Amino acid sequence: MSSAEGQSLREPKYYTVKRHLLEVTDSLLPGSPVPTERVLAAELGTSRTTVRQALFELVAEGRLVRRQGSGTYVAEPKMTWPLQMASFTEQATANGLTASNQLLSAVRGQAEPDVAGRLGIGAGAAAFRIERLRLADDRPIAVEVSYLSAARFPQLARHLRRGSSLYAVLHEHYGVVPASAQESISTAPATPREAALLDTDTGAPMLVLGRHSFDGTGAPVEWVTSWYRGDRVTLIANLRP
Amino acid sequence: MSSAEGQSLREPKYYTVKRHLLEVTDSLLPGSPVPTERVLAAELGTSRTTVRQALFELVAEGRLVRRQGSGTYVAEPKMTWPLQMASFTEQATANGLTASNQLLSAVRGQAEPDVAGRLGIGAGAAAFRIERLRLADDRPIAVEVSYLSAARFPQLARHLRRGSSLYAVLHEHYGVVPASAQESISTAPATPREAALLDTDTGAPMLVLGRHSFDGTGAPVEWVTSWYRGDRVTLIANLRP
DNA sequence: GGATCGTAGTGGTCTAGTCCATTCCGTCGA
DNA sequence: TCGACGGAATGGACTAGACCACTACGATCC
Repeated sequence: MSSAEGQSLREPKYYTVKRHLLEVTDSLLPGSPVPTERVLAAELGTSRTTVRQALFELVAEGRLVRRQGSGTYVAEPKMTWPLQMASFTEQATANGLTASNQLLSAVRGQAEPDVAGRLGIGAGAAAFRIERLRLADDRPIAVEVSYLSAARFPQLARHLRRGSSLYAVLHEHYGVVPASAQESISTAPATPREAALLDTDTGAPMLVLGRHSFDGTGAPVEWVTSWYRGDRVTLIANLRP
Repeated sequence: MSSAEGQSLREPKYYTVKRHLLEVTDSLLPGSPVPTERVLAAELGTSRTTVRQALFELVAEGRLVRRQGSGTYVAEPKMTWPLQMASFTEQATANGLTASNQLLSAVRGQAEPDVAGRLGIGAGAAAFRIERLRLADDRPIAVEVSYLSAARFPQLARHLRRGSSLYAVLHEHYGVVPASAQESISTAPATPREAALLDTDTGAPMLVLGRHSFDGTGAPVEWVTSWYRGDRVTLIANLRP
């Protein structure tokens, strides 16, 4: 960007700090340390609060990582993650990653009204709530919460504990194969629980993927919400318009 | 909050403030004012900075909107927006919205290396950079930056100024119809320019959609980056796994 | 009646601190 | 040699205030 620049829009000071950091940063390798907050504040003649505001955005973009007690470092590049997750493990291995799932909980309970509506069951009817952690190379990528009708998939929780994947269980034990899905993508700040599971900060921007899938007859099969770290993941999809 | 509370995960104080605001908020109608920052700080026995941190997350989630000089208000619900945008106008009208485009700029210049790579042209070869603002009911929804090969689409900028849509121009004047696309979705904070165009704040979380589309022969047609307000938009897609 | 001007109150930005939790790493002791 | 301890440095959370830009709205003036 050689041409006109930086005068028309009056920008806040923290944004100047951010651009300065961007310049310093992109000649460094991932993992390299960045000057400390107190040093930056002194060097740039500003307060630590202002420096932190700039750092906060760079962390949200996935360019820096902060480690309390240690320092701030240049982050690894984002990884890409496919939208269609019918074959989560396949897709991951295709990218040279070792994918794994960790079952956090699988409980049977009364469905909240919105969940019941999506599953096509009565409000208060029984539904499974399955919470899983998705990992790639043992690093947590996403928290996934799935809801399925308990009446339609009896004993689901027991089958899951054997370690097989949810879709495999649906196919083998119930003969159900998802045929279509509607997905929705939005952003939200991480709650303390998600932040803890995904090893990030409360309030960090997340990519929230909702997946509403149906079988061949058009009946709803499951309703899933996946929370991805926005600073480490880019979702990708192949479309045929 | 009658039940167990505030002990297992030690949460920062601003998160307590946030949850308090969530309760107060969801019994209010969109557009209702929320107490001012100074009042909240006094009521909750905390500092304005801490209240602002809580408000900031609620704004990022799309639950509140802030208007400088006026106050903070309960936000309208998010709108949904389709991923496949081949027929942007159709999709919008289907949702009962009046869609429109505003051409911000259409310039011919040398392609940066990454853009050139995506367009399948030599680095430094000529490319059009087309910047548009997408609106629904005259409210800005997204900023879109498209790159197309200048050699392949001569006089493109002139055709566009006539007001027709990009895809219509490609079809009518060049006989090109996009046949497939790869999309990528990630998050990023708004730059001052995007914030100004979309009437939001610098640093607000955005949904960034990259679209790399190809014609029937597999040759790249365009490379588009769309910036959506994360607090007002949910992207949706229909998939057939 | 209608336009203009002030002013009070709002959110936006920034400062200069404090104290805390965590990490790192050198020193000391067994 | 190896472990435990402790201090120093880091980022995390928070405070109490300052000044600015902007908005709303009433009072004033034509």
